[in-house]
Order: sequence, then C-alpha cells, then structure tokens
Amino acid sequence: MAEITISLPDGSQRSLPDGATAITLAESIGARLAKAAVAAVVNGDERDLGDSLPDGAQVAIITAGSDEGRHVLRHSTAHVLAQAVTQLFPGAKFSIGPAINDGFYYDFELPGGRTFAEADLEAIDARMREIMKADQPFVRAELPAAEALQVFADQPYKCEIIERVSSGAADSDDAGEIGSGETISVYRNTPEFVDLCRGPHVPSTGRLGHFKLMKVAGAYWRGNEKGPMLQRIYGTAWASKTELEEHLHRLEEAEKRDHRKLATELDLLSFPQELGGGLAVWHPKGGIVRKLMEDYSRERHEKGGYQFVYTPHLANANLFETSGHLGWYKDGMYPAMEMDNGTYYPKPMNCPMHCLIFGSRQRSYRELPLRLFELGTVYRYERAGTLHGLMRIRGFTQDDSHIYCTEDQLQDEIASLLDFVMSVLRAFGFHDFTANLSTKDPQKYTGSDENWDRATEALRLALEKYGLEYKIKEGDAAFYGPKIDIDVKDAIGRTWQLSTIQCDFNLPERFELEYVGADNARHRPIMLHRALFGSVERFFGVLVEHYAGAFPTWMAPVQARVLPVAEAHQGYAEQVVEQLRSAGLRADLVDANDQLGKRIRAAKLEKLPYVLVVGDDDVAHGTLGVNPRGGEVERGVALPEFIQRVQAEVASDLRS
RNA sequence: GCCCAGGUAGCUCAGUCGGUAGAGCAACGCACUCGUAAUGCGUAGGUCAGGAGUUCGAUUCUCCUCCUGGGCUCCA
Repeated sequence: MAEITISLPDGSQRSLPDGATAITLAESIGARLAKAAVAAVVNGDERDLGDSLPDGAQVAIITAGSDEGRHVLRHSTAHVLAQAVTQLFPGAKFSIGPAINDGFYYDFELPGGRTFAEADLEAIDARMREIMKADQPFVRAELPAAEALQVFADQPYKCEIIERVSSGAADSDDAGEIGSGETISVYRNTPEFVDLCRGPHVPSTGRLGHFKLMKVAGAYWRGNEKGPMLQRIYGTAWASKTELEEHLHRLEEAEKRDHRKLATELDLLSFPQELGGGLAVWHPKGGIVRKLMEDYSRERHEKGGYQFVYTPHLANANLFETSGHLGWYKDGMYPAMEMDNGTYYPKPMNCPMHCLIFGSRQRSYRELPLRLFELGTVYRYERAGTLHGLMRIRGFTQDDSHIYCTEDQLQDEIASLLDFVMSVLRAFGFHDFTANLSTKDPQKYTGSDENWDRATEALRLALEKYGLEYKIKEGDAAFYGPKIDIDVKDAIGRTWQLSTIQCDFNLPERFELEYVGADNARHRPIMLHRALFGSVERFFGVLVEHYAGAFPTWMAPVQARVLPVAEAHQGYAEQVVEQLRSAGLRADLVDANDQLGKRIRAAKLEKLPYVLVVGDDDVAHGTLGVNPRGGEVERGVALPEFIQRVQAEVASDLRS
C-alpha cells in the first residue's frame, strides 16, 4: 500500500497510508488530539477532518479549544439550529447562519409571517439536543449551480445566494456561506436537511453540545432596511461545559457593571419617563463625578493651548443650511421651531458655531493653529430603537474642539493631539489603546482627491510617529474628511470607541473661512474636529462600567464616610468631617442610629473608597479606624496622616 | 423606524383564570449606643405607565400612545 508524507506545523513529517484523512493523522499523533480535533488546515485551506489528505500536504489540526475550532463548532451548531427549526416549523425558510463572536445566529422566515417568541427557544433547544444525540454526519458535496438551485428549490433565500454567487455578484456575506469557487458546496445531515456551506464542519452532530440559545430578534435580510425582516435566533457555543459556563458567568459579571443598573443603585442619574426617551437628569452623586470629569478636562485643555468658547443651543435654520447639515441630517435633528423672525433648530453639533467664531474677523497665520474648545450640549433625534442608556442618548455634551491650522501644521498638530488624547484617557484609568484610520468612501465624499490623500497621509504618519497600533477602515470616513478613532480596552476586556480626530475640508469651504498668510495672500485653513470623551455622558457610562461603579478616589462622589461607633463619639466625628473637608476631601457622616455593622455595609455597597470608624480610642488620641475599599482595616491612624495619604493617592491617580 | 419581550411601592420582584394588590430592602417612628458587611418592634407608602374600548365591574381582556430592555438598520 502506498504511503503519503504529511508535514506538521512543528516542521516534523509523518508517513500515513494513502487515502488517510486528517482524523487518521490526529489519531496517529495522539488520542487526546484526535478527541479535540474538529477540522484541519490543509495547505492553508480549512477542511473537514474526513477529507483524504494529498501527498506532501502541510496539515494542522484545528482543535475545539482554539479560536478556529470554536468557529467550526459554532457554525456547525448553527446548522443544527436550522435543522431543528425546519423540523419544528414546517415550511420555514432559512437564510444565513454564520458563527460570530462567542456564538452563532441563524435567520429564518416562518410560514404565515409567524414570529419566534422567547418561549419557542426551549422546544428548539430540545430538538437540537436530539439531533446532536442522533450523531448525524456532516456530509459535504459540491454541486453545479443548476443542481444546487434544484436542491434548494423551496428555499428562496438560498437560491438568491446561489444565483449571486454563480453570477459573480457575491459579497463577503455570501462567501461566508458557500465560498467562491466554481461549484456550490453543501453539507447534508439527513436525507431531508441540507444547507449551503463553505465548511468546514465537525464530522458529526454528536461532536456538538455545549451551547445555549440566547435570544430572538428581528434582522433585515441582507441588512437592508427596506427588505424583508427575518427572525433571528442567537446562540452561544463552546468547546466544553466549563467554557460555556465561564462565558455565561462573564455575561453576568458584565451585567452587574451595567451603567444603567449602577446609575440607579448608586443614585447617579436617571431617565425620567416624563422627560422623554434618551434624556437624562443628573443626580447630585452623578453630578459631582461629572463635574470632576469636566473640571479635569477644562484644566487640561487650558494647559494644552485651547481657548474656551460658548455657543447657544439654538440656531437659525440658515446656519445649518450653510453647514449642509440640514440637507444631510434633517431626519436626525429635532424639528424646527417656527418663529416670527425665522426658523430655529436645536443644534445637533457645535462646529458651525465655532466656524462663525473663526470667521468673525480677519485671521492671521500667526494665530494658527487656533484651538477653540467648548463643552457643547447638542440634541439629536436618535431613532427610538437605537437609544441605549448613556451610550446612545438624544441630548448630550461633547468635549468638542475645532482646530484651524495650515496644511503644514496638520501632521504635527495631529501627533500632539494623539499625545494629548492618550494622556487624558490615562488619567481616567485606560491604558490599552488602539486606533482606526478611516479612509474615503469613494461613493460619498466631498473635497478634492488631492486633499483627501494629503490629509489621510498626515493622519497615518502621525499614527506611525506616535507608534500606535492601528487598523485601516476603508471607506469608513465621514463624507467631509478622513479620521482617526481611538479604541480603549476596559477592565473586563471590552473595547469602546472613545476619542475621535477628524479632518474636515467641507466646512471651511462652506463658511468661506480664510486667513492671511505670511505671503499676504488669503488661504483656506484646514479644520480638525476632535473630541476626547466623545460625549461626556457616554464617557461617564463607560467609566461606570470600567470601574463597576467603584470610582477611583479622585473622582468618588464621597471619598470618606465617618461613622461614630456610638452617639458619644458624634462630636469628634463631626470634627473629623470638618477637617477632611477643609483639606479638600469629600466626606460625610452617618450618625449612630443604626448599628455600626449595618452602616459599614451600606457604605461598602455604595463602593466608597474609605470608611472611617471613630470610637473611644480615637477620641482620646485623635485617630481613625480606616477601612479602605478592598483592603484591610487599620486602627489608630492619625487624622493628618490619613489626609496626607488620600491626597497623595489622588495626586498619583492624576499623574498621567 | 422594524422584529421580539416588558412597564405593579423609592429599589428588586410576587400576584390577580376580570371583583381596585403583597413581600424583602429602602424611608419614617420607638427602643437598643453598638469597634468594622444586615438589631428588634411598629408606621407610612401604589390612579398596577397613560388613554380609549369590551364588561355590571378592568391592574388583569382588546386597541392606541409613551417609556424601557434585547436585536436589526442608522450614528454628523
């Protein structure tokens, strides 16, 4: 019997009988590997374990515990979901069902316009487990398009995909389903159930099982708002029971830090129904944190060479005609107020007003870069279904700056901006940054190609110079210019897009902004839009989730709570509070009406940085019992020493 | 805007197959005066999101509106 030779990732080689498959290879290496195997990479392509290996192939086994392996498990589980739904809902059409982060989904159209309810998930889950127990094989076949159309004759969405692929009009969505070769690949589980798929898949459904169906949702076919709305089922799937449980646990942990939940629990702010959707009121505790954020921002901007401006919340419609926003974003603006001297709108952005300030008098090149800064509150009529706590809100405040500079200054200005951005973000406890550079959308842009190229290059060079890791997002820029967005990673590893630096060729043109150059001629400035927090509200929401409500001492609403052990210590406790406050600390006192343990518990639930207990010993010696958040109790600390420690802690938090 | 699920006391929730509601915590009062995560007893608190309809009677059933949550789409 002939033999073939296979190369492994570690460079070693193995001889196997002709016709050997990846699973035979895995078995020859070790039983544990064979057990963990779900697919293989053969000469760079992902393949099924059951495929025979060509002689001389480079082969790597994909195991369930790897990212690629989980992807295979999830995709295979999606097929099982589709089979279960088509069994339970005869006549159901299925469209696409990819693996996604942490899981998978599948989109369906149910007969008679029926929709899924959460309660259906239980039956679907049970049926899926039966299918897995039946250990159905995943059998690959490759068909010519015409034949595939017959196989899926009663599946219009599948036919649409096949037609798009065979006519060469496939996009990335389709390719994920069936690849882009000459033939259409399908995977069959039973005589009845077959699905389009590029693969690879696990050998059989028995290999699956550590999954959970999470939720049902509507989703537009091919993401088209005008197209039909399909019924989507989301699930999560993992290589082992432990992995699945860990994932569910992570979700629970994330839920505990949800800023909307913590905003209520910690009395930070609320969204009264009486106000209308997407509008918040800030309570004193949230208010002090916000004030600290804003004060810090102002201080840094002042030192950073920014000039502070203020602009009104309303403007005549003419302004937004000039800026062009009324033309592009009218649907997203609060409606017009018709007055006897014209039509007014709440402002959806600050930039046009800053342009008015620039244009209010003749400008010299000596003034550039001119950096205007404002905590500017804007109103946008976000569509009802898009609102999300503080993260997507209708009234919000931007830490907005517009920088007018010459082309020569652009690159340095951006580089120093990056420096400024990271430095400020570090003060708020973020240390892991990545960037995105968004480039021109050829379908939708204004300004000359030359300007776009130069500005994009300036942004790119600034990123390189700063040494920040970045990805290019082709075509993701706003219509008026390229931009850099900064993503930060939070305490539990989620990324948030926060800061943005955007070039704008549009507004200087529309507002006919000019400065007089050294050559005594008039020139058009380049305008940069930039925000560090983005929106103060959203940034606050991200901070709440990042810190899980336990704000660092410098921004905690109450830094220290003084608790007298008994009524006899009330007077001393009051003196302590007095001294803490004169030292600039935010302190309060809860008197001895309740038991000490109860008052400590309450303070801990409020996540205060320090609880200070004072009793007989302390009255006698001028000391405190210090109970720090997440630390050990320390008795007999002298008051001045405590103050000094906290001040040092605050100073060190803010050193960035 | 679209699909699904919701809205009951300040908070977290239970409940009513149609006869106007209950718990825990919080609040308030009294007693306890306590050294590091829940003392005991008592009191008060609700147009059951809002409106319309069906009904002898609606918090419960139907419809509409508002708001919230999960998605889709969108995000200057």
